[in-house]
Amino acid sequence: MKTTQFHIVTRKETPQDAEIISHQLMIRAGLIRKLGAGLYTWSPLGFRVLQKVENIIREEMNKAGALEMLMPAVQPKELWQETGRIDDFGGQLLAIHDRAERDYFFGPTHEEVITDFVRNEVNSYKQLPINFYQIQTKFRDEIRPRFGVMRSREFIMKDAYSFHMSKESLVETYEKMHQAYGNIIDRIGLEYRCVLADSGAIGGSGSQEFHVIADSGEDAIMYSDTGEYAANIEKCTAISLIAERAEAAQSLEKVDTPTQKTIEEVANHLSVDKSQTIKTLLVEGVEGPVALVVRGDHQLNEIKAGNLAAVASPFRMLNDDEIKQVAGCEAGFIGVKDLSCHIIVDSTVANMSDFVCGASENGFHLTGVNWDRDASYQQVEDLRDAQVGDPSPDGVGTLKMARGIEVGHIFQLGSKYSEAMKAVVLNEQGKSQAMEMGCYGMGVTRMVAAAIEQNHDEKGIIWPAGIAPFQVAILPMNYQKSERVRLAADELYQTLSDMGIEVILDDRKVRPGFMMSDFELLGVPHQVIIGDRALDRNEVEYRARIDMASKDISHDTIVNFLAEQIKA
RNA sequence: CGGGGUAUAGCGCAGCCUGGUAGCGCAACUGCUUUGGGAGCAGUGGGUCGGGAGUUCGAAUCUCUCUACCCCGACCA
Repeated sequence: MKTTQFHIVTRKETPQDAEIISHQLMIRAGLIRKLGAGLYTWSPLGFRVLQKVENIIREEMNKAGALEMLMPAVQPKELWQETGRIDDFGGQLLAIHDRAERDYFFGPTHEEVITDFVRNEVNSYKQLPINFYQIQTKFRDEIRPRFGVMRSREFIMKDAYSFHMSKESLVETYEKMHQAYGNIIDRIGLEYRCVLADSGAIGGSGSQEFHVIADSGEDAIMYSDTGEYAANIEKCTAISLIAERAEAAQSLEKVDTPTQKTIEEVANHLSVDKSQTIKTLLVEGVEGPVALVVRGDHQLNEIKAGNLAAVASPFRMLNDDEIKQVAGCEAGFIGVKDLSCHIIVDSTVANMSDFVCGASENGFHLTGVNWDRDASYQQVEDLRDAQVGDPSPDGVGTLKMARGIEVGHIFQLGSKYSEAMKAVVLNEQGKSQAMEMGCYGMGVTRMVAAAIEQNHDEKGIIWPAGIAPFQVAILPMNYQKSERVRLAADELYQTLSDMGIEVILDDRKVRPGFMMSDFELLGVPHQVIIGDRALDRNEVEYRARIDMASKDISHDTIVNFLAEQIKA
């Protein structure tokens, strides 16, 4: 490819509305352009990268035995009524209708469609197990799209769905997908971590996420410093930090805290550590309000809380009026003594003694509170976010934290969809049986952004070789005027092209500095600078984008040298 | 969805307060010079000032309204 026959439009200035580096660089390099909120056009240059990612995913999925297909992006509403997921997805569903006012959704995911396909196509255990996948455009009406294609509304996803006669068969395919996902991210060339995850609106029993490690990642992942354990903070088990409850040593006392509402203020005012306080949060329950209690210095984990049977879904905190009604005070003074609703305490809180809590009366707190003697609870659960320094839940090492970008998520769905949609097959005994199901998603467009988050420097993108839009850039100095340079550049271009190497020759009439800056921004891994100066010595200059170290290479051996570099 | 902000040339912005026929930088185009780190000079093209309504002799500017986009929040007890 020659630049004058391609489309390269770069910008020197960082776009104003781009916050994270991948978004900035994708705009500056001209990979994407914004059409509307959460909607992006992929330029020919960006699309080359996208296709590289797609093809790696396709190859590894095929290798793992999955079958590629294509489902419609637009789905009839009736399908979603069968599974009852319209509420789970809520506002994220883009509802559309046709001229006859029939209702549709633009597909955010395809469990319903594939299950409908399979219930009609698959009737016998002999056809199972089977694993289908597609690479397709999805739309999710995100509350707040941001960070360019990292969290856009329209995006490309690879989604796979497997069907089985047994749990064992499902686990087998799940493990295969687990392996395939690792292979894909390895081949793309990114550092990642696979972690335990909450299955959210997709549902099912077990799930794991694949996170590309990056400081800008939206997710916090917790992992053991010496062991194997790793989990999204949403899912990470937080164990009780107090092994056994100590005997009560203090007597119950009501103290003045006229303006102290937050844990910080109360702890300071009473000169106690925040870990000696508890906070009581009132949320909507299935039957009346529910109180959730965590230690003052801990964070309530809303995902864990929302998953509890007694807590309403979706998770919702009570508002000020409702709090007043239930606790008889403002939010800052809620306590557990004489609180007349279902009380669920975190496992650490259950073992606390002589603690501080609100007095359920504005302006007062209680000190020296002890369970059983002064107050009681109905249920003990893991309610809090795990913290850095907590013991790892598997008993090996302590927890550390990293930020991650979720690029993949795999689920063991079980029979949730097959039962809801009556996707059954006949087993060996001739009896009807609901299929076991797995599903496996991977964000294709997000992967490109994640790759840049992990591979860039102050000059621009540094593409991992596996997804670079071009492997080699030939940058001729004074291509227009120096015939010698032009011949050398054209010849090298032709030779590399004939070898099947993806090469771009910059034949624009631009000054050297402009050209070099452009290709540093674009991040082509191998760059060859051809100029009269070096040709005088029968040499050309080679630079690897990764470190920009420059090497003079004999003109006669440059082809072999490049072939070696690309192979390495 | 709640709060705040912005909307003027492809991009970034000024002009608006105090109404009078729209400007700067970058980018683009032409010519000359320059040619190993985002060149210089000269010239050129490009805008129904987000849409609609109103006030006025006259609206980018004042008023109303709609829309789009951005930011913050939706986690504190």
